[in-house]
Amino acid sequence: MIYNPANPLIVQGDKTILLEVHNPLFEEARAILSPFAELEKSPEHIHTYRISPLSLWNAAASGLNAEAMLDGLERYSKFDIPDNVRRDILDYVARYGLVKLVKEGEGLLLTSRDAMVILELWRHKEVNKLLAGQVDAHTLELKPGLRGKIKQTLVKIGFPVEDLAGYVDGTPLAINLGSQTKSGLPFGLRAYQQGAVDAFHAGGSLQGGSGVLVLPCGAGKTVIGLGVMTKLCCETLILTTNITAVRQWINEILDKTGLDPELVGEYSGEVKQIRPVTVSTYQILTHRQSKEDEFTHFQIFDSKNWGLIIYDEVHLLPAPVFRATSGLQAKRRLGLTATLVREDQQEGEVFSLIGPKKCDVPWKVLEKQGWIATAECLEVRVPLAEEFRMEYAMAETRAKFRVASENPAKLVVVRELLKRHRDDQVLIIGQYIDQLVQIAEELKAPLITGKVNTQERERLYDGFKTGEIKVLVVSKVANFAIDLPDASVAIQVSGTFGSRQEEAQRLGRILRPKSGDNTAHFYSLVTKDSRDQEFAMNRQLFLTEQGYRYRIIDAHEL
DNA sequence: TGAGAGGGAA
DNA sequence: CTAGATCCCTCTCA
Repeated sequence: MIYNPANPLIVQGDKTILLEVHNPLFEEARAILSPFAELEKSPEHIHTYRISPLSLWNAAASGLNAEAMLDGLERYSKFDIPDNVRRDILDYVARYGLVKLVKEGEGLLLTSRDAMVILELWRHKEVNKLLAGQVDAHTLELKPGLRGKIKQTLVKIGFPVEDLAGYVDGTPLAINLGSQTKSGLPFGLRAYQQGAVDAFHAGGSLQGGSGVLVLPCGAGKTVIGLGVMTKLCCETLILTTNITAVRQWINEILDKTGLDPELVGEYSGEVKQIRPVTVSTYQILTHRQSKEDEFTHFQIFDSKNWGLIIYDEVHLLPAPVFRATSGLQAKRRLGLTATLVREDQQEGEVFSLIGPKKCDVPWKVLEKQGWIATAECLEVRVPLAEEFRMEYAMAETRAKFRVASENPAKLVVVRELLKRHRDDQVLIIGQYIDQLVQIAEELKAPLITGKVNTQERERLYDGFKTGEIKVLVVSKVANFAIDLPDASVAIQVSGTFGSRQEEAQRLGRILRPKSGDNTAHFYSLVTKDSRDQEFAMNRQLFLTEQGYRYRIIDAHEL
């Protein structure tokens, strides 16, 4: 039995992994662990990671092998790795690609080198329904039109199939990335952007062609999308979450490729153009007259011979679009996201229908290269004012969160922080309108909520950009508005229950590189010893996994 | 023809 | 898990 007390990891038989935060080897071990395990809990001293089938398959798909994972664990582990964990890692990783989907003539075949697996699939009730027959000991024939369905079903029962059935090329379209933008600025893909484009195509025409690229906020996901388009040179459909994003994609396309504006269209509630490159929203796709009706706009998928479909913010993809995508497995598909959400059915769906994760650029890597600012994260614990103690104690569990979130004592802390950052551009971000109205009034700062119209928003954004406005209070609009100007300081006064994505996005707001010491400040104000505090921990999980450390201090220490 | 309000949806 | 924001459609008014 091995015992290396200096090492930071303990691998447990239940597939959780404990990591000592204060160990000198913490950073190294974290970097080894995070590509194939996910952070489950992150209290101050010991972080808990978990290995799941999907986390292993995604890691395997992005090129990591089981030996490398086990080597990493052994190198940093205090004790031997339990046999069952070792076996599980080997077994699960080996399952990726154990079953392959290939094309033969017009038909699709499932093949495996392991005849037992083929037998198991043939006998499996749900899988069998999708099969036309058994060809030989290593091959099953699929019924037509079920390429998406079979992949979904197989992931659910633990066989993440490798899809080598190939793609249609779509109608060709000449797309080039110029060496400068329309406005004359020099332009080229950064090394990691080129790396992401290459990762998507890796393996050639069969293996490359579908999958998800995970990159931090501000890494230039649009540009990577353009890089993939340039390589494939075909008519492309781009799906995004909102109209602002639609317009931004169109602007970027026109700015950086040689495409004629006549060839680029918007398909939204306002404008219905279908052109060789079409940018649309998820929402118009999922729109229907009534619940019983068909989806009104699904014809967009068939209205052109698309060679590539890009799914922006793929973690937000709605269920009906999955269903449509299930039928589009012969099209190349690119998913883009900053935070691939884990451990719900949806991630399995993304995996099987869009494709496995092809690359994952850690936030800290971009920070080291200077593409994003260094962030100082501070969680400030604010005591609940005496007069609200009773209200909190009496409130139901659900209401408790709101009482704690809206703690008026947070305002005092905000004032203190503003004093510290009087020369900086500061965003104050919160979730409850009442609270934000109050803060904005007290600070005599402008407030942007969903009710504020576009013109007024633009006016305020402009004022903030020029520095006329130093402090801007924003509601959840900040989660969606990609045109929000960048700041160097963000103060979060309240946030959605445990939303890891939201926290990441809010931090992303202030990560554009800064002049000077290139440091941004993120403050999360949390009511001490309350539900607010519990949820804050949850919200921080993703960023902690990315290597961000929140310093925790009490309000009076400021 | 276009802007703006209101309702429904996920 | 609520509260909040968004988008799309339809209707009305000029």
